[in-house]
Amino acid sequence: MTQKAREYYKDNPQFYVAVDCIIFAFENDELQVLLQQRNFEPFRGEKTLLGGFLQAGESLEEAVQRVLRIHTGLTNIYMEQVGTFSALDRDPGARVISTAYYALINKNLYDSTLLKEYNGEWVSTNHLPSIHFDHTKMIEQAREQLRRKISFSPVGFNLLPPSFTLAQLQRLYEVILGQEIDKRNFRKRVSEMQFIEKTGMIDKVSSRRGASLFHFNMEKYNMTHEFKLK
Amino acid sequence: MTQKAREYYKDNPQFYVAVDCIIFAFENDELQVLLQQRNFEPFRGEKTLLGGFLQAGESLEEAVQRVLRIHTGLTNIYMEQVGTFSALDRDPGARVISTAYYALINKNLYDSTLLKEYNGEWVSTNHLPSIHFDHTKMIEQAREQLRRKISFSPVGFNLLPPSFTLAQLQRLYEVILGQEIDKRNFRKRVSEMQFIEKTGMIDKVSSRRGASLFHFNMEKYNMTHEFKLK
DNA sequence: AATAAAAAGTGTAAAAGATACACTCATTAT
DNA sequence: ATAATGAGTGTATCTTTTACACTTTTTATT
Repeated sequence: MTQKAREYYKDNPQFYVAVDCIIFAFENDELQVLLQQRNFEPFRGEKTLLGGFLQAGESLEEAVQRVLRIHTGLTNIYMEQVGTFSALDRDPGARVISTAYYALINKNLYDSTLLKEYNGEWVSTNHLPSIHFDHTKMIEQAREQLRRKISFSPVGFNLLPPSFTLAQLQRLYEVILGQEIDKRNFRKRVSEMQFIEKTGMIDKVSSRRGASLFHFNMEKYNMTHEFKLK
Repeated sequence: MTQKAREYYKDNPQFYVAVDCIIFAFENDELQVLLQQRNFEPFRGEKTLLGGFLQAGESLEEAVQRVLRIHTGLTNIYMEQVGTFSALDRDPGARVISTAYYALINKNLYDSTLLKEYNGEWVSTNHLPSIHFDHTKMIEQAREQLRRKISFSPVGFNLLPPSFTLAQLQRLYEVILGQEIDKRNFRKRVSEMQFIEKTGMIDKVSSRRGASLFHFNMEKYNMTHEFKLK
């Protein structure tokens, strides 16, 4: 590289770059998000999203997957970039540019023993506690992005167990969209999508009669890519 | 701050942070984007988006407005964040994290004398030339984001002069959505939105008969926030 | 054994929204 | 006077969305 080219970069400042993860899960008819009550400095005692600093050899997506692995034990988690936040005073400790990603996990599969280690807690997105930094804004933006996405893309299945009842699926949609859905209309729309398949198994836990368990067939979905549900 | 808190930041690497601007304009029935053919190192001769490095005292949005002002002479330009790109090798000269923003300008109002200074050129988004870095991906993502947005939010008016004919507005939508629109249906939808107002002026340039000029009344729009056009 | 309780499962009609479609009008150039 | 150009306008059909109520299956209770 020429001297000029080196200066092109060198004349500019560098910044800490972080990722913050809005980890969503669905339980008790609530969309929940994983927070941590920090038991370390700085900002000990404050509630924040789970996050971490970008390291030299990794992309933002790799940093997110690292943070997710550490805190949930899971790999290959579905995630989506929400946005990058750069207000001068967003982190009072130092100038940090942070990119938020939301992630969708199935709470049954993740390693809940990790919770204690980092002082994590699940909270409902319906009544968020007071949260540090600009993390409340990140959560709201992520929730809105998920709401817009879920009607046209089969991302919601990441929040459910591999097999689920139609009642569970409907409740998930009702909670994320924030409105009641007519049962017959909902099921009509589901039945038009052949990639939402009856497994033949019956769930006897949630009802006396028993409800058919379904699962999302990703391969079949990939053939059509036609999804619409609300 | 405690020693611990200082280490919290100091143990982490820092990065160059940049912004890249997808500056869109509408002319000759094309959605165009402003590129520069670099006449400086590094990557002299390559085509890139207009961008710049984040400076210490500014947010990403301020950096974008700075870049936009320098290259178009305009301030207060409509813009929206597209996403942040962080692949390890995206800039072969150094590790740079870059956030892309698209901006919408009216080509009649901007300072075109600046073009020569930085070797800028407008290209149609329909047949993009070969562009350096990951900038092609940024442009495609921005174009898609604009396409999704324009039907439900009155952002397209930023690409038109303050007053415009309905034919102009329709062509804008046809080009961005990538499909022909029925004239009567389009006008029916426009006439339902009272904030798209007839100015009383007649444009005699584009037709013999003359066409009514309309303008977008932002104040009226803010009262309803109901927009739908496709 | 009969009954009550709980959630699963199922079809049709009306309303709303989206789409298809063709001619007249006003002006200017020839 | 006439031809050419783009502006302007309404209705009928199709598609999609919404509203709506009862029967079925099983278990717990008496």
